[in-house]
Amino acid sequence: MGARLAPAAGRLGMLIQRESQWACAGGGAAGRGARAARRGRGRPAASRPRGAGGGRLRAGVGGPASPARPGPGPCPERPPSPLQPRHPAGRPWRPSALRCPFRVAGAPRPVPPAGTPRPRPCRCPRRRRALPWAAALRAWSSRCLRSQSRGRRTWGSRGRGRGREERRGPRRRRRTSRCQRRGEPGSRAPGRETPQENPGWTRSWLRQPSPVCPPAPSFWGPQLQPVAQSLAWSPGRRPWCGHWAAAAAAETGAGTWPVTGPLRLSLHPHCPPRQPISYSGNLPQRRERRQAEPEQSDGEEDFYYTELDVGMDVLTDGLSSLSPASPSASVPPASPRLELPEPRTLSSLLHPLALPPVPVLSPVAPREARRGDDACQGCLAPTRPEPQPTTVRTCVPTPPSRLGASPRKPRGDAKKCRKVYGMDHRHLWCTACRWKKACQRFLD
DNA sequence: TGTGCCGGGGA
DNA sequence: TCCCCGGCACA
Repeated sequence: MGARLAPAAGRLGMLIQRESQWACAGGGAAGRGARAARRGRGRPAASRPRGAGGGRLRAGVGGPASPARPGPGPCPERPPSPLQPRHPAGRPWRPSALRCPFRVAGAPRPVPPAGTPRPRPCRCPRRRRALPWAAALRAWSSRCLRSQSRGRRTWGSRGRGRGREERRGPRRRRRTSRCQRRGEPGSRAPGRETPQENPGWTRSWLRQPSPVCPPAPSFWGPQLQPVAQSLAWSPGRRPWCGHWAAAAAAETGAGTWPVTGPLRLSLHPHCPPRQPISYSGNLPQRRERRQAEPEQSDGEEDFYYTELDVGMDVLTDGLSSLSPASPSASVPPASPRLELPEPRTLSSLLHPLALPPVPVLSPVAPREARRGDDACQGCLAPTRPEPQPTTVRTCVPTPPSRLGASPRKPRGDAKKCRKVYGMDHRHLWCTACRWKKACQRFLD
């Protein structure tokens, strides 16, 4: 299984790397092309403007090797990952062609000097957590590229196309070494001592696995399973990820956080990529500060948990007060869905919650009030009952069946600006209605 | 036939 | 980005 996965993973890493290079070169034109293709009625390809790098042949692909493109050569040594096949027992470890997708078959392999200790793979869950397997492959491919081309200096390479993975290179590498230094299970560097071997370690709760963690889902790779096991939450706390949460849950006996995807928590603003956990620092103070500070809602928190401040009876009362013919029924109420959002895909995570904002008609309309002809829109519109803002903050995932079924939205029952104001008062329409777009005032 | 709005295009 | 409009789907 692993032996079959490794070549595919290598090729995938190469594809990801190339794609990211191209995206940096001609992302704008490519995006326009993709949007046009999505519409299905775009201009013919011959008439589309050819952006910088979007349509032309990429330099370095098929042509002479450019300086930025790595040529064939020895790949730097890299510890084998559990995704890749292990070498036969008894043979000295040497870098394999499978480990570097840019290594040309037939090129001489770099032979480490005899007696070189084989580096142990770092299975630190903190390192693996921030990287799902595809991103890990990409990061590793870019690492392989950089270190192959120019060595360590290339971490700080300039360029507009530098991605986040590239910018975080040194930090991540440092974290790796920290993991090895700390002596976590599986990430222990040879010769390092374990906490059991050294009783001078005081923060043992950081390194112990959480006793309340559920078994990891089976579809997670062997590297990501410790990640799932380290996710925990407790009521009233932020479900920040990693060992903090696991340790906090272990201390408070709290429940487990339902894991829906590896990226979900790694994108949290308080995750280690932005706020590296330093086990030797003042972690208890940090935790206390987190407990002390109120649950400030910065918007991003909504993606991680649902906060309910009202009971179901209040909700049902509010819903029953809406008559079926009431125009306010056109405004989608914040449906009290208690279940967590569905497992997110990578693309949905990169574009979180692309839902249109629920329009709340207020006398201070954001933009319409500034316009002279629309100055009284906010005065006329409140003749309709305004949707009462509730404290229910939910994630309302779009039903996938509606997305894939028809490209056109089914027409809602709500009256639009045209019907409400008529053609005579077209200046009272919302902007979208005037432009023959989807009405932004009376949403379905 | 009226309406909603998608997609394209010009400024 | 703003603005307009052709044209399609739907009630």
